[in-house]
Amino acid sequence: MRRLADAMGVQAGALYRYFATKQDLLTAMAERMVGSVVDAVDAVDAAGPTGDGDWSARVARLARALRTALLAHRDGARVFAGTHSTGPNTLGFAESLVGVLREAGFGDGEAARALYAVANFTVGHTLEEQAALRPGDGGLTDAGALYEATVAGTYPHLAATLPVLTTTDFTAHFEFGLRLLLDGLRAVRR
Amino acid sequence: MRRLADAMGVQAGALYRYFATKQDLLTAMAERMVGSVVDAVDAVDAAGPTGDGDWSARVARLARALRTALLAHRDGARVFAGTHSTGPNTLGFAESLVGVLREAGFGDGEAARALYAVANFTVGHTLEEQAALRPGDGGLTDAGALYEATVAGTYPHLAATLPVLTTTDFTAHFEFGLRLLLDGLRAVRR
DNA sequence: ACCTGAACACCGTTCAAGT
DNA sequence: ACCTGAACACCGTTCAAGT
Repeated sequence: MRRLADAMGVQAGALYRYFATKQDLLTAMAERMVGSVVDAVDAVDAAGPTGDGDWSARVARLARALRTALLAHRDGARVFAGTHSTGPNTLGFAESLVGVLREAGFGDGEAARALYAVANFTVGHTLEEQAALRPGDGGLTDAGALYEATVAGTYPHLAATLPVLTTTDFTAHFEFGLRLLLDGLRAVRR
Repeated sequence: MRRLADAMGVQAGALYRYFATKQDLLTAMAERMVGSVVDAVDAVDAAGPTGDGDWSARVARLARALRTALLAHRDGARVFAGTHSTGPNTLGFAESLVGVLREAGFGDGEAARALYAVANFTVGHTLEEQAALRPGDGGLTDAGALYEATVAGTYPHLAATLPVLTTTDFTAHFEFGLRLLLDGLRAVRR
């Protein structure tokens, strides 16, 4: 709060004329972060000349746009996960994703739960991705620590998959998980 | 740190004889939290008299055990997501999940990425679940705020799915997402 | 070897007082 | 109406000094 106030040439206490708490400020930041998501996806949906109208392609675009929006800001995923905006951008994202699925023939329960599954996976993934990119903390993907623990302990399966586990290609990891969810939705659809 | 030290009848500074930073303490807590996961699942795997040896059932048990372990502690998901233990419990969980999939015929890349997908979804879901259960913060599932925003704005799809969106049956939400991932893995397997 | 006491440089938040 | 100045009750962390 003091740092933000400094950047605005003001005292920290002055911020409390606009936001009741730091949490409220963070919620407003989260709402702003996802502002680009729905608009960007709608534009592609409207302009798509090929088979881009497919429900699974639309859901994929929404998920990718959410990840991209979070990645565009330092600690974006952590801010988003730690707040719960009910503003038009956040609700608009939910409305779009649920809408795509309902119009594709999914039931209300399936559409609502698919929203949660896709959103929670996307946020969980991006949380991990941004943590791994932070200096001095690489998570499970910290090749050094994982490698040592792997050769020291007895983890044959981790040893065999080390190259993939320590890859920094987070886009590939994200796309794999997203594909699992979409293939799963296709199976649910009967 | 001061509160923990108080509970131990000691000064806060004394804790730094055992952990270099608060982060290290939290990492040790996360490692301890998941201690029960692998053992519990292994016991079921060994004792299962029916078709419980199925790879998808084993992965499901691992994911459920992780969620249960996180739910058993206040802010369990947040602590787990905010740290990156390379201790035997955390690596043992990864080893088990990757092992089940590799032995079921999945490739190294698929197994490693499936681990990330399942773990990130589980942590993302439980983060949301524990946030919703905290007082004064219900997230998207806060029926009141969501209801008002829904009738005020123009969100027909959210309005139609409100009953499901505001359900407090988080187990059902979790199971749905988990099923999507497992069905997706079945599809990947060719 | 382990802990105390005390400090350092911070936090989020409040509120009388100014203009 | 909006901001300052100053405080309150905290933080994580360090470190000489004790035993």
